[in-house]
Amino acid sequence: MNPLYSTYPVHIENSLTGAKEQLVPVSEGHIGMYVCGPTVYSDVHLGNARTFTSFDFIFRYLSHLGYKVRYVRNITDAGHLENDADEGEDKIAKKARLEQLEPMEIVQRYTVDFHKVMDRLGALPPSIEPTATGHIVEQIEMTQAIIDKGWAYESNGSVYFDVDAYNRDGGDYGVLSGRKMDELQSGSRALDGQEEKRNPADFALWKKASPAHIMRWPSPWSVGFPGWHLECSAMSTKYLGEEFDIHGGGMDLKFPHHECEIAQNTATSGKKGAKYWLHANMLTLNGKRMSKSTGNTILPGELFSGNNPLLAKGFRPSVVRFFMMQAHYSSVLDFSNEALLAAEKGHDKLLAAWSKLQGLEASGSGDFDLQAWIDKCYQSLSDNFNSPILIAHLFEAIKLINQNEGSIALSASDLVVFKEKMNAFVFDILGLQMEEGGSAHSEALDKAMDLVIELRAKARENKDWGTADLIRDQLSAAGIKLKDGAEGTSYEI
RNA sequence: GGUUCCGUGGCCGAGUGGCUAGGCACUGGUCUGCAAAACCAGCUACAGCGGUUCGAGUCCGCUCGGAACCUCCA
Repeated sequence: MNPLYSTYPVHIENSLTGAKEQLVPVSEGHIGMYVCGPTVYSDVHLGNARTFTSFDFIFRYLSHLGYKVRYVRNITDAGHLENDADEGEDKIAKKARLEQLEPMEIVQRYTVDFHKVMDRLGALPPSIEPTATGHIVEQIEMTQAIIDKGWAYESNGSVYFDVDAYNRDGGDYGVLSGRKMDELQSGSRALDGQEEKRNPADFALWKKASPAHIMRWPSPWSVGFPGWHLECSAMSTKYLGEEFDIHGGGMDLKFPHHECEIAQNTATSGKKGAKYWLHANMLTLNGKRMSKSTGNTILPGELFSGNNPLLAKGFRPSVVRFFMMQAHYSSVLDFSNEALLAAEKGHDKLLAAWSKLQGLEASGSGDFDLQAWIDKCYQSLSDNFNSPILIAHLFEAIKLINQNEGSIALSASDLVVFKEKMNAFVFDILGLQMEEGGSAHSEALDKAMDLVIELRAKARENKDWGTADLIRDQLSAAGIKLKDGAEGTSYEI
């Protein structure tokens, strides 16, 4: 049997070319994907979570298609400098100083937090999650290699990438972001430390540590620390090779981070790293991007608990994920309480239908064209990972599920396939989850509920509406919804 | 100022020139003791102004409004 990826070839919008292209892996049947991970110096906010959720969805889909995916997502644990000056402070080091902790305690705390949040959001762990501090040697080697090519220079113990020299020799710094060198220079600010650079557009590969800088390593040039952009080049090369398939990250990393990565990769190997560059768009709050530095943020924990003035109530992680999946990864998504409430209803409707489906019997064939529906679902996903379109198709299927009580207008063999595909789309690919902590109703609860439902049915028979409504209302207050159907009453938590 | 992008019905949000995206909300109906759920039906938009085309939400130009990036940030 052909793998699914050959039946439904994937097309992706490549930021590098600005075009939608068919995904043709470097190595048939395998995908190498690198995603720029978080800098672990504070709680991951919802905007961060959106990016990683988007790429988790892409990872899940590619895996589902039958690709063997190696998904590398780094942890940046050598904080970037807060500004370009020599006195600039490393974010992690700063936090460590403020909280009187070791930098690695900061890193550990927020790495754990990040993993917890992503786990609750249903994100699978990446195949490899390398850290910047674990790859100092590789970064030093890469820096040396670029110096050897003549596209980097040492200045006062620091090493800078020489953008002019690189471009003079045929480099194309600016390909990704469409920036022109003269514009970059004119727009650049005058900063302390700039005098070390030959050109304001040059960026650091290695920085000499100031006496106050805690995180430091020896190198051929100085005791210092690697530059802002080098870790991703070094680690993606190490684990995925000089040329791999997909490189992802947030839109805000496009320039300068990814631009610099491409330059570093090209300078080292002659290759740009990834063939396809994907950028997940921002999650905005009140029309502005979420940002740690401006404080315009909502933390995932607050969203789950409802403990934030902007929220009327808490939302389950799976609802939050559904909310994100209803928008395309490449579009800006604006966060609001109302949008979450709407998503919650849709999410619950979808999962309720899935639950109902489990108990349905095939009642022969109807006019639902199952294969056509399956094709549409895959085609939407293979068309640049269009989750909103997939969800639209899923709601068509919900109508089919809810059309009848107890049975569904599909043949027995189609029903098996339909269940399998619904399962794949809803859980394996979109990554939604049934209630946290014991999804299935326990047998004991089922029996107890059967009893309660029977008692209420008796009361209703006797037209004892007071008792019947008391049962319904009390259960509802306890979070259990009764649904009276033509063929009896069912319940939902 | 430069680069990139967006502006879709009450709200969210897809739409890669040619038939109804979808969700939420709302209205009417079916069902129900009442309700909820579900189903059926209705609500049919593309910021404005020009242009290209047999035909434009979709292409081009201008205007207005908004966002991201140009400085660490997903």
